[in-house]
Amino acid sequence: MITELLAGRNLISGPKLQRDFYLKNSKYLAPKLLGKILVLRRPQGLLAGRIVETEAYLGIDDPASHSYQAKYTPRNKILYQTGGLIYVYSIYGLYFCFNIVANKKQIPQAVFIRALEPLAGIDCMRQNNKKAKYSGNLTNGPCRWTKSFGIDKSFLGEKIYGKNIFIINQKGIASCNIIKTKRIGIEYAKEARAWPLRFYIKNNPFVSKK
DNA sequence: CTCACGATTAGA
DNA sequence: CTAATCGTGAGA
Repeated sequence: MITELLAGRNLISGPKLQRDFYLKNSKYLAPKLLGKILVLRRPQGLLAGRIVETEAYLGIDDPASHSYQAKYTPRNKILYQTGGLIYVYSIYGLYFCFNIVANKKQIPQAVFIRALEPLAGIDCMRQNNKKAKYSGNLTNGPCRWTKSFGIDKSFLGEKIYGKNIFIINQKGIASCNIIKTKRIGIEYAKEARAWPLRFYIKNNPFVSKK
């Protein structure tokens, strides 16, 4: 199925990624999602951004993962479903973090979407995120882009291959242009602190600042 | 029921 | 550097 969208002056086109794409290991999937385009249709208009930074969370053996040691709670139970669903959770009582559930049913992995490069709907993003002083701060962090896109807990459990929110396939990023580092904000996670599970596009200005 | 805290951010 | 601000989940 081909999706074509006229977004301002940019023609965005490509096939919508279907469920099968997400049934992979999160460590494999996280770098594969770089360069792909996240699209959200809202009543106010179309929002779109290129994924430029991700992290993989590996599940029951990953001390940084919400599903570490097979923890199963009302908040994280969606992680145990078949890949391709959206896992949103609130943090600090202020923000929302957005993940895509990865892998097969009962393997509770996720890819955390940390930053986007805005492609369409920047005016709408500004409306949603009035405290962003510069347009460069609308999407360059995990809770910045969710604020700008109006992501909240109503997205929890939705399909990422749906009608109003989905990802458009694009050519993959060459491995020489993908930087790998340890993940951010998980200093509590023992040896997993140092695991190289954060991926971003080299030299992209919308990658979150350390 | 209580309470400590977080896959963050803006601002001093 | 710290405050903001509350859903969540572990424990009593």
